[in-house]
Amino acid sequence: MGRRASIDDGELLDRLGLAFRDVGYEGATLTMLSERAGLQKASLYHRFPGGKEQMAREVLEAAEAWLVEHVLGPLAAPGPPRKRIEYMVAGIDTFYLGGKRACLLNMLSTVREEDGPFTGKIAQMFEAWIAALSAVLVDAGVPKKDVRPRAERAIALLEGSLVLSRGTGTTRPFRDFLKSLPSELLGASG
Amino acid sequence: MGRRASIDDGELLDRLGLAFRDVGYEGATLTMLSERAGLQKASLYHRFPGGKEQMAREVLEAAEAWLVEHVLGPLAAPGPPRKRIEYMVAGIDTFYLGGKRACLLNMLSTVREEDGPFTGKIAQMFEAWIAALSAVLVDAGVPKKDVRPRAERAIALLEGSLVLSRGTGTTRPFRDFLKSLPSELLGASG
DNA sequence: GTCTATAGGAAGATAGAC
DNA sequence: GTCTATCTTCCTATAGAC
Repeated sequence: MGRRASIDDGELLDRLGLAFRDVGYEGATLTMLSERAGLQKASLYHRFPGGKEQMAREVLEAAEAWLVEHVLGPLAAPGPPRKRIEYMVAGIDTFYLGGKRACLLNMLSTVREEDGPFTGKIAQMFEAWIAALSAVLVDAGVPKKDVRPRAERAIALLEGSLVLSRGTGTTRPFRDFLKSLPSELLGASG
Repeated sequence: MGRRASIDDGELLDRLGLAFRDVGYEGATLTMLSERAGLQKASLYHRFPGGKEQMAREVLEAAEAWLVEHVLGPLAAPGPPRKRIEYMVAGIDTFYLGGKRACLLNMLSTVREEDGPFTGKIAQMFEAWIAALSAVLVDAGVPKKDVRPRAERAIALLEGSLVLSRGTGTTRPFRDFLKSLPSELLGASG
C-alpha cells in the first residue's frame, strides 16, 4: 500500500468537475486543473494516467452516478408524481448551485472533433433523464402524445435557463425556471 | 490601394463564426480558423492584428448586426404581432441552420476568465432580444406581469433546444421548439 | 502519493518576400 | 493582401527524487 491520498477521489472529482463546468474542456488547462484540485500536475497524472481526457471522462461518470442517485432514482421511486418531481427540483438546485454553475453536458459538448470522446455518454444521459421524466408524466396521467415533448421541453428549459443565467450574469432565469418546473411538467393547473 | 482581397469581409466573418460555433473560443485553433477561412495564418493576422480575440469580437459584432437586421428590426416593425413573430422564426431557422449550428452566445460564454472579453456584449445581446420580444408581447395584449417572464422563457427554450439538439445528435428538439414558438409567446390559444 | 524539474510538441503570433 | 518560414510561449505529459 502506498501513502494516503491528500484528497479523496470524490472531492477531487468534484473540484475537477467545477473547473470543467466553468471553462469547458478545451478551456481547462492542466495548470488550472492542478490549482483547483490542490495537486501538482504530476500528481494528477498519477491518478489519471490518461490525462485530461480521462479526468473529464471520470468527472462525467461521477455526474452520471449523481444523476442516477439524486434525480433518476427519486423520479422512479414510488409515491405521488408531484412529490417525486419536487425531490428532483431540490437535487437540481443543489447540483447547479442555484444557477451559478453551468451544465457539464453543455460544456463538454464543445469538444473539438465531430464525434468527441464524450458524445455518446452525453446523449445517453440526456436520454435517460428524458425517459425518467416521461415515466413520471405517464404516472401523472399526462396524455401519451404530450409526454415526451413535455419532458424534452423541461430539459431544454433547464439547459437554456442556465445558458441565459450565465450569459446575463444573474441567476434569476434559472430560479424562475425551477419554480415553474412542477407545473411545467404536470400542467398549468398544477 | 493594396491588392484585392481573395475573400470579402462578410464571407470571412461567416466562416470564422461557424468555426467558433462548432468548437467554441478555446477550441478554435489558429490552424483550424486558417483552414476554414481558406487563408493562411499570417493573412488572418493581417486582417485581424488583435489575433483570435479580435476575430471572435468581430464575429460577435457581425452576429449582433445580423440580429438587429433580421430579428430585432422585424420584431419592432409595424404589423400584427403574429406576423412579426413568424418573421423572426424564419430568421432563427436560417441562422441556426435548422438546429445544426450552436449559438455563438453560448459558445463564447465559455471563455476563461471570470469576466471574459465578450461578457458585456453577450449580456447586452440577450437583453436586447428579450426587450424586443417583450415589446411585441405588450402589443399583443399579453398581461404586463407575464410579458418579461414569457420573453425570457422563449430565449431559454431557444438556447436549451440547441444544447439538447447538439447533445442528442438530432435537430428535433430545435425544430419542435421553433414550431411551438408562436403559441409559446402569444398564448396556448394561438 | 506527492513533489520539482523538464522534455516535447502544439498553439498564438511575427518577419519578410512576392 | 497573401504567402512560407520562423519565433516564442504555453500546454500536455514524463522522469525521477522523496
